[in-house]
Amino acid sequence: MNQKITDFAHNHDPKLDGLRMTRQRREVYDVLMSLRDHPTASEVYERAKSNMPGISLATVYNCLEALVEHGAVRQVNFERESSRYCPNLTAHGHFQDEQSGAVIDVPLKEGASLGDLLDLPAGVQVNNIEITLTGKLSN
Amino acid sequence: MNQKITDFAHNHDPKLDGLRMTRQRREVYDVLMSLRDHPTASEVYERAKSNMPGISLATVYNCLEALVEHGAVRQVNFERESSRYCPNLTAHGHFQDEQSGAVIDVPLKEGASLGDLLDLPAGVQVNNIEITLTGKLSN
DNA sequence: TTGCACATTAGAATCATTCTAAATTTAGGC
DNA sequence: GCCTAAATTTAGAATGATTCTAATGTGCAA
Repeated sequence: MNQKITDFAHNHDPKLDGLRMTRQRREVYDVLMSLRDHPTASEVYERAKSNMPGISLATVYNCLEALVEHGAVRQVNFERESSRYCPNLTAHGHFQDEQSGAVIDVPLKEGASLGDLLDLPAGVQVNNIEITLTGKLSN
Repeated sequence: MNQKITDFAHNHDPKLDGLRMTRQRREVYDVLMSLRDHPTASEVYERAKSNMPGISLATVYNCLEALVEHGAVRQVNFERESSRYCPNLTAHGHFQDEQSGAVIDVPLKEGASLGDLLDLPAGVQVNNIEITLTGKLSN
């Protein structure tokens, strides 16, 4: 039951190059790419099951970890809530509405950089940055 | 076994005004103020026990929650690790060294503001901001 | 095509945190 | 200073997201 070449070509994404591909990893990635609403692992699991009923929650966790590790996807954490996953790889932060729990991307202003804002000690090598805001959306 | 007035006067901190005071809350607050190294709840618990052997872990969690809620202390989260607690109320981010796990404050540059950096939708009311960085300290 | 290193799976285990319900304590009013 | 209502503390159980385990299955380089 291998994927057809045409399917592979259709789904090919350079962000996945070098990552060992499995049906499950592709499915999880497709879920994230198609509805970009920062789902939790359980939500990804629910959506993935509709296309691939046999997939397990443990596998969804494994796939998400592999995708994050590979840099194809980002992990977003609010307080101690379930981690959420985001396929937007551009520099941006996240805002969560306290009422609904909904999460939206917050882009950085054109030309802005965190280096202009933070007073980092010399010699620090930064590998990851998270900017998370919470508050109210409407007013 | 009430606190003496002199003790209260000595420990008085305007950041605690309006918060119902208990021996346990004062002890937890003192722990955070004296060693400002971003301890977890369990680490606070261990330190608090040396002055107050009977204090329980649940109480430490309760006290930390009350102090955060009151705005006397901040909660800092890295990925899905245990929450850490920080008595520095000035605008700043946090950097965690991937090797040691140590956390340091990262001040904002003089005059800088997140509003200059983020492209927030109109009408958003921001109640909390977290800026967390991970990487390597030495080089 | 084959081999094997790596993935998937179900279910158990982990562990930070929260909950529960009873005992205690705080702080305000007298 | 004493009393009381309301809030807090406490030990231990419960929760829930995530990780682990060990057996089975699969991608892919040669």
